[in-house]
Amino acid sequence: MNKPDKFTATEKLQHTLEIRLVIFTLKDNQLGVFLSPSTGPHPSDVWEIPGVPSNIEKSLEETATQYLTRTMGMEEAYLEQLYTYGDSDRHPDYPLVSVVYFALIPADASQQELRKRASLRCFPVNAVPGMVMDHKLILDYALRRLRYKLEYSAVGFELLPETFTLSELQNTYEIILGVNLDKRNFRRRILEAGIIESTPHRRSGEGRPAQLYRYRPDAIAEVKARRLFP
Amino acid sequence: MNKPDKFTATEKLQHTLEIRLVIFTLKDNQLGVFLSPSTGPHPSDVWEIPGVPSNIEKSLEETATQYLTRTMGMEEAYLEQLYTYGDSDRHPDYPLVSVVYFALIPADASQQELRKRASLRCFPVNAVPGMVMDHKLILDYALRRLRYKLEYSAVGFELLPETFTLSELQNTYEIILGVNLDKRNFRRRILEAGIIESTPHRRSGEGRPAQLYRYRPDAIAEVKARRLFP
DNA sequence: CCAAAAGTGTTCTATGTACACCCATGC
DNA sequence: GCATGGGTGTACATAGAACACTTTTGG
Repeated sequence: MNKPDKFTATEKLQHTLEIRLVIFTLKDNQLGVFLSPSTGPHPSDVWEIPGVPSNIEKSLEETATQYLTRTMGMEEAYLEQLYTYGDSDRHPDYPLVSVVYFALIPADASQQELRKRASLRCFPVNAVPGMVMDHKLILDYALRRLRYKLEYSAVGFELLPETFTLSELQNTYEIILGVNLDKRNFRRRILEAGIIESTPHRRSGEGRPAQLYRYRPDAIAEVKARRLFP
Repeated sequence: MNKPDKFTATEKLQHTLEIRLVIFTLKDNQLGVFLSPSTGPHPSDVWEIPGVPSNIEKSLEETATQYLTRTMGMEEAYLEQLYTYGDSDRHPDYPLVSVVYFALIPADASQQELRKRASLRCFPVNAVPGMVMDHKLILDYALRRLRYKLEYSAVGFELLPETFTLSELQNTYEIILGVNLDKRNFRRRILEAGIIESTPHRRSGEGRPAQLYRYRPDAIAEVKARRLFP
């Protein structure tokens, strides 16, 4: 992505336009983000938020979706536009506009071979390596938005497999928000919000088996203007 | 803005990039939005959200700010990025990416001559004329965001002159939100939020003179995650 | 029978909502 | 002195927060 010669082909008549994706997932009971090694002339351990040049044949969102499919094998992941970065001094060599999306990938769903081919690596969000340009700021902003979004809407289950236990869901919220939530209050509110429903199955393991839940496809995507957590 | 020949100069190697501004103001006790007549080959009474091509010398936000200064005479108006529209079928002739901002202009502040030069006209938001492409959808979204933002943060006074009475501020909220608010509750909450402070001046008119307030420049811009209204 | 995780209600506190009258000024 | 908008407090309802024990399974 940092190849000036490729991107300045238009002789600086216009901004260079690219799409970047902040891809979050759960990894080892932590919130993780996928990064790709920087291709520019940097000291070795510099990473960047993965992305692609804009494709004139496709809409911005199509390009983002297809990138997700190609690198994660996801057909239907949560995807939302984050912000468009267009400061003139972002890139040292040419004016660069980055339309940034953020995506949520279920915990078990990222397909190893695809990720490897795109040389993406998953880092815990509170232990990311050095990053190019303003990418650390972009990541920080994406995190804020994810946390904010989690409080007011109900995107938590987008990071979980199709069915999940309430404890797993609560864990997800706790990991992202970085706080402990009360079990009884959590259950009551998430159930009253009506966005998940129980399935006939249960999960066995250590301790008492847990009821499995799934997202209600008919539920409204955004719980309107009402804070869920904390 | 709808001159294909001008925008396809790069021979379709890239998307065409433009900045649009949804400029809100108060007019005749209604929420108004500035529109410009469509320059394209349309039947006469079609309008559009005003904008400019991206300028490679400037950041996106600089371009937006300068457009505001040029057309409204505003040095410091509220400006916020709304969304970046990049569907492939937006424009019939070429792929067009619009980075859209929304702006709030104080009631008395728009300078007639400048507006006229840019041929901008102010329409009440619930009586806008026909608009090109997806501009009506963009406007609707901007309105939703403005209302949402008003509930959780405190941008209301951006639509008022530097000093204002509490009744004027309440009026502004009622106009935008489209609901009536309780006077006592409104006053209590807006004052407890600590975003405005009284000035030594009062305004005379019909009835008892009213205390004038102003925005506290040192107040945090966003009242964090706490709903103010309704 | 013990360890480990699932599941379940009630009390208290804070926040939001509804509501009606007196005050200061200009004419 | 009266019309006009400015200004003020309290009681009630609702939502959120804090809190501990019983249940079901596997080993």
